[in-house]
Amino acid sequence: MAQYLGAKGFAVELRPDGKQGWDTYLKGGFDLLILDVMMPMKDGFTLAREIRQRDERTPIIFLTAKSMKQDTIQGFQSGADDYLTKPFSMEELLLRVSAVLRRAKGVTATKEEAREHLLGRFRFDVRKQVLIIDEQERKLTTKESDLLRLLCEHRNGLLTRNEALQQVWGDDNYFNGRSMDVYIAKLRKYLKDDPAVEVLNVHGKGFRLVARSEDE
Amino acid sequence: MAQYLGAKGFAVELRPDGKQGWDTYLKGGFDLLILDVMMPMKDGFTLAREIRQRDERTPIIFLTAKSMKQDTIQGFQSGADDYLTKPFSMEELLLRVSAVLRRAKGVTATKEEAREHLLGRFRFDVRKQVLIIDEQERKLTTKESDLLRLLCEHRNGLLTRNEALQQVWGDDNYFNGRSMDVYIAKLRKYLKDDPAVEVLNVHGKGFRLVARSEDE
DNA sequence: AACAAGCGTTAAAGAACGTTAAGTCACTAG
DNA sequence: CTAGTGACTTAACGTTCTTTAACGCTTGTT
Repeated sequence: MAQYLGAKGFAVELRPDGKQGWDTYLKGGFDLLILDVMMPMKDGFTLAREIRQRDERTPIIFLTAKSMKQDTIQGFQSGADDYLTKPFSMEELLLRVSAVLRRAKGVTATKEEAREHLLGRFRFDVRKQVLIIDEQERKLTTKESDLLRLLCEHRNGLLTRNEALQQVWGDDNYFNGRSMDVYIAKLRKYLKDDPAVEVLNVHGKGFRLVARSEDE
Repeated sequence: MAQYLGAKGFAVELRPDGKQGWDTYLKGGFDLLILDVMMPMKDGFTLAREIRQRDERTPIIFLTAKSMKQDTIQGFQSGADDYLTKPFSMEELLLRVSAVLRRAKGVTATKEEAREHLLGRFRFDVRKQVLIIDEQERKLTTKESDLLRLLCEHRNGLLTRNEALQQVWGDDNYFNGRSMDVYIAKLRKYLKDDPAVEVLNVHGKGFRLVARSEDE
């Protein structure tokens, strides 16, 4: 499945059990989750319920061998968006994945402008300018929030010093550059509650926000 | 076997026992390992386990005369990707080799850009910019890492002075050239923990990264 | 052999970044 | 009207990364 979806142009991460799946989910940045119901360490339903506690949006598709109605209902109650009963064809998989993604995209685009970023154990609400971890909310200032948003939008990639200064400060002179460094330090202080999330510097270029899964 | 695979276009290195196999493996740069289970000095299972301790990726195929289930299981537990029971035809060998390589390539290509180079006793993680030897991690700067990556990509071949300067510095003027020489010196200092790994100069042309096995 | 160019290496200088603290400004409560 | 508060900037100092300088050695050429 991973290979097939990869060949179809999706960026896929495959994990062998529910526990590792959760760890990898925590690093954030996923558009869709496909969970097997029968998994070692932690079953798919339990995992889905845990995910839905901190994240209502990311779509989930279940893979299930049991075709019994009871289980299906239980699955959708834990917040699934679709499910596939084994055995299924790759074409069917692709169809459902595409459908769910199309639906999800539509929802986030129209429902509200409410962009929200999942970053390790953090949840960053762009509109409300708050950073949440473990039920604990931290209000961000406008500049803190704008800078963090830009970092999130360039997650794993490079946020150019110049781009950040233009977007947030409107001018990239020396002093604004130093000011930004101060804000980077602030964000690092906030984000250090989850060691898996880091803001890295690329000397002479800019900054990189990365979130690695726990086991890396 | 070595001759056959060589004729089929593979670059093969053949070693007479497990100990020499390990030494040669250490010089790095292999896409696939084929291990005989019954070998003098060090058997295939033991060797595979030692290899898997420092390298999860490189595929391993076992050759075994014993067709007993017990041994097969033990083999896969030490991290084998496939196995061949003697006697077997050359066609069958080629089939399995091709299959394993295709699979491995797929994984490394889709999983993430996470390139990693094995260099003698070193492990060089390109994405994380770290050079690891004996559980000891050394963080590299961007320039150090970029230069070492280029050297790895031209392993045993020639990395042109000009290409390196264009790729890492973006301009090949005199001073950048001198700067690169300083970085070559730094890399040599880091790499001297394993005398089998060397950065050689080709006068007037560029540099060559080589890793020879211990006994060469 | 003599010379120039290329390279090896170390040290110093310079630029970029990390962090803390003090300073400025606007806004608000009393 | 003034003291206080919060957001942002500037200053200051330390650290890290990169470049430049300097000097000696090696290689290739005449």
